[in-house]
Amino acid sequence: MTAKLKGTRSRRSQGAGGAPGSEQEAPLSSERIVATAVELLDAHGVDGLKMRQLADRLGAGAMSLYWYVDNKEQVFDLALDSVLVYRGPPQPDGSRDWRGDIVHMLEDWRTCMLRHPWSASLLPRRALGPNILGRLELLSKTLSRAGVADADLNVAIWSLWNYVIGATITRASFDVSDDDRAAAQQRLTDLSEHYPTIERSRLLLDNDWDGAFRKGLDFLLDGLVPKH
Amino acid sequence: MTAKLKGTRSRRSQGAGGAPGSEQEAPLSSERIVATAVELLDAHGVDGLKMRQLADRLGAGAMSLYWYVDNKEQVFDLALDSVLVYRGPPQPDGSRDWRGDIVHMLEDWRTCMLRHPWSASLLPRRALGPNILGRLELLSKTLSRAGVADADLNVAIWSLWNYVIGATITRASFDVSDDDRAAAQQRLTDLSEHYPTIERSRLLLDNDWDGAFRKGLDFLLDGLVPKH
DNA sequence: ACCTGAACACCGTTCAAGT
DNA sequence: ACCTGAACACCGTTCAAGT
Repeated sequence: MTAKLKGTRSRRSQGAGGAPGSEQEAPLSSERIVATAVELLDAHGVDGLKMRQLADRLGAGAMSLYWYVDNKEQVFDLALDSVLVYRGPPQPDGSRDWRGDIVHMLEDWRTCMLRHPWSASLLPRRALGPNILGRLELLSKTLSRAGVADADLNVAIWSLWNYVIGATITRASFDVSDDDRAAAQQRLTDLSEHYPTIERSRLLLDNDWDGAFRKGLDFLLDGLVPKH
Repeated sequence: MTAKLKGTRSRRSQGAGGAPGSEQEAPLSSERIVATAVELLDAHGVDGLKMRQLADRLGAGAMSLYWYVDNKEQVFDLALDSVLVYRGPPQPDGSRDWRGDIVHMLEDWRTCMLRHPWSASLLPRRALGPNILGRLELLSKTLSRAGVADADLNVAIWSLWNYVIGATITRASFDVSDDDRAAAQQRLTDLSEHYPTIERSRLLLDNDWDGAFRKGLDFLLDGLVPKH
């Protein structure tokens, strides 16, 4: 899972002292830039991506990237969409379980974004790339087959979008800092005379995010999709 | 509503050419800094807030702010919470209409954030301030009175949080750029063979955000809050 | 206690130049 | 066509110094 893909790239620089010319770095390309950007974003977050560092990691001069990319914003766009590929539901066309397909699509979407905690908060801010558009197209088609009227389709999609995005952004932010979360709950305890209810329920602590996500999603779908 | 509070601050600088000493600027204070930060954030967005410009607007030297504020992050925290004050439901204690109270609280919360489009996307990333905690406390208490069991309270709150945050962030982002949105839908039309369903329903255009928000919220509450 | 300018350490991007 | 270093225009923040 977390193993480095050492084998796939044939010749990495083997040390600092190799003879010049013997270090065969793969040539720069849009794909390599995006892949490395994702690595850096995973490691350091949105604010931690620096163009210079990105170029450095690619073994290139600081300004070489601008041949392949207009600016930093485009790096974000490409990295974001690259992370959102979807391979479709388990049984591409054979399934009659619309509800199951929809849940699968939305949970997969959420999982993708949680693997790259910077992605969820970026998604609403940027132009929609082909991968997320593909997801929306498939979601739309499936909702339609499930019996949602054309007039209700946009409402249904946006309700689900809102829920998934909100859940994932929140989950990702809270996940970043375990200590911060504990500190927040502690601060709450100190102020327990002001916030007795949420202090007592330990709102900021040990919450079952996955279960809560699934439960709220079920309620939404109950309302949005008519019973056959 | 949007009138400047001209009367409250007694002496503003009256022009550029006054004798030195005659221009009585209100003294620097945490409150003034936060209020001006909100103005700048409203005008230029999250990325548009610069410490120098903020100081400038306050008629202070660039570094004076740091006497009142640790760093820029704290400016964000204070500005964010300052925007989230809540005055409570229409009838503070007399109401028996739990459902109505909850809807009121959540719609007011959303409205507050939409008045300051930068706030929604900031909220999940920052520590929770007193005002948002107060809102959560009140929401929690009301849900509890409405019959939500203690064991289900956190799930209910987080489901609603997720939905409101997701809806508001999305709405705020799409609202920023009318042209971008049209351009996006146009791009979709160009690719209509790839995304026929969402192209046909004009997903990226003329959507009834307020109505969609309300409808999805109702479905969520139907599921979360037991009937009477 | 409160405020300041000069200076430092960045970071995205332009540009003119190299191969 | 592809890559580069020097340079510019920022921006947050430290610091030593002023009142």
